[in-house]
Amino acid sequence: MLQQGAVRDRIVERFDAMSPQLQAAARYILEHSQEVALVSMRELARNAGVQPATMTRLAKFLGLAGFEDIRVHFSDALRLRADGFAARAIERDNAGTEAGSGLAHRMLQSLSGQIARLSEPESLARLQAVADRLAAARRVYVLGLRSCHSVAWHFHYVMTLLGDKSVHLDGPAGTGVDGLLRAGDQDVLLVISISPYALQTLEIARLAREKKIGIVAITDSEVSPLIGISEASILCATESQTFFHTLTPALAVSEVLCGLLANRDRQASLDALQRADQHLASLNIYTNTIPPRRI
Amino acid sequence: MLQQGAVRDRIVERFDAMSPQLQAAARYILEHSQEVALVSMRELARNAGVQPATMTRLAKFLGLAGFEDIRVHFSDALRLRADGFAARAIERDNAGTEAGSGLAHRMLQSLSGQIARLSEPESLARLQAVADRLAAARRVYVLGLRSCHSVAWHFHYVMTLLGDKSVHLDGPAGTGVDGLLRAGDQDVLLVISISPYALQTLEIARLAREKKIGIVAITDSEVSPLIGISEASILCATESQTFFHTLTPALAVSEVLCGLLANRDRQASLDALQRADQHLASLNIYTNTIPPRRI
DNA sequence: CTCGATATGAAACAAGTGTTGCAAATCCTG
DNA sequence: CAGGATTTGCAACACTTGTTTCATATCGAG
Repeated sequence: MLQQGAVRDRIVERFDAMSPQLQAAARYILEHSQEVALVSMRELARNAGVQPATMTRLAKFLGLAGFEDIRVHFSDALRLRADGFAARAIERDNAGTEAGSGLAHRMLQSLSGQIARLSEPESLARLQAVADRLAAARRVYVLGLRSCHSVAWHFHYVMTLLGDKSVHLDGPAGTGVDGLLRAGDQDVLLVISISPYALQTLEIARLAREKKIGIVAITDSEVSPLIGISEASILCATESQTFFHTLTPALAVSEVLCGLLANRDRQASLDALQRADQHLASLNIYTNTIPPRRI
Repeated sequence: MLQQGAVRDRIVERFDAMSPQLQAAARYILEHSQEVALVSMRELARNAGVQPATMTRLAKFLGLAGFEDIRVHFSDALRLRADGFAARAIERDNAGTEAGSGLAHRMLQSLSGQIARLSEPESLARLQAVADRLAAARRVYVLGLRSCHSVAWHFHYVMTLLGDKSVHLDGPAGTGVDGLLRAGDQDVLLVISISPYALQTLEIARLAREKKIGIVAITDSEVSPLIGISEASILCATESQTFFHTLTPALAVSEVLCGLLANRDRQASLDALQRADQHLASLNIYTNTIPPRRI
């Protein structure tokens, strides 16, 4: 196994000074690290052929308060490996410091981890599937209300620079939905919604489904109400150490989708962007010191 | 997380038929699978905001004898995952080296790194400075046009849930700027702009400065035109492997600011959120539970 | 050997575990 | 809006947990 941190090292280091029973316990722990976190101490002792008390004695011998300290250590290591990332461990490190001042650090570390986890194979496959569906569509309608407006709008904004496929279902005086009037089965609706799910979003999505419009979703859970009605979907984390949910991973997903779509026909994308640049330049939208952008 | 086997599927499958409390428990388990094996049921229930009995009831609802059955299942899954960790790490590295289809992977890794880099001490200090300035303000005006609209709006949206300090300088027919009419030197303008910088944003910011309104900025560079006119600022990366700039780090910054502000008076924030919840509930904005499918 | 110290096993302990039964609250439905 | 069925919170339950205590066993030095 990989390094499990300080406790493991300490066991190895002090192994020679242990009594036979302590060594038996220590050896079992070293060779079955995961079990430490997954079964009770008594069962661990039984499997190691050792008295329960020996496990406690081992902990004290290592300078710890009790066996619980050992378990915490191995739990964290296991969580870390299962996550494939260090977000939680960092969180714990800072837990000792002031609750307030470390918040920013904890939030950023956690966000970084949540986005990194999106690059696991399954997520990538789902991203690709959604991108494929969007690429095949004649027109893409984008729906995201309340907190998800930011993501919906950003996706729509970028897509607008790339062409005229995108229609944003939002607008003053609640007229946004009218966009679906002329939508049909060659079109796709991209729905973005996280818990708590806005009722209106679901209603519009169901309406779209009845009209045979394809539906893809960015949402937060396998049990999101959107899962049942979409052909493809991407799940992203929304948990945060604050009182509200985070939309940063969802925005990242949105940007990746834009990237995948633009990447399908790089030349066409470049041309479209150049035309957009000219348009905006002639309207004097931006400060003239425009740094050229290309890849 | 990835496939955890039968129990997980069964939870998803029967989710719609569950009572609200069961759903809450189920949702927490789905989103924190590892914890099931690593902490006691009572603690799990506490973290899920649910009665201990609800966990037992969930198990029975799924046709299992008791919660212990659930735990066994997730323990096994976790053991398996931890074992396969090394293999997955290799797989992940390989995925990164692929050129074409690896775009999504590269983008996500890069975003993750850009956000992690925001947690360096200097960035944290700047975040804190901006948060302090915002907290001291009587009113916070939020300005972000074009691509930055998403970030501006999201910040404003969250702040609206926390109180009425925030005013979004945007609106139909270009009337958004009118909000600055009554702004004064006790107020602060939060400007968000990245290259290329929208001319209108700079004009409004300069106007605000003439009116002695405090200015803080989220922008992308030390040489951004916003740096010269703001009292405090936060820099975030915008580089991306696509044709466009990324706003994900900027959104992360915005969320951290919201978190820091809400954290200053946690009780007041909680009260405000609760009031917002009640308001939205009475308007029936959200699905309170997943409605059982009619017909 | 014998003595002192250390190591081990077994039993007792409080604390916390998962579960259950019951009453209050909530929700439908007629 | 009453009545019946669900759903929910609460408290008690028997049981297991990790720890501690103490008596016994083991060892090494004289």
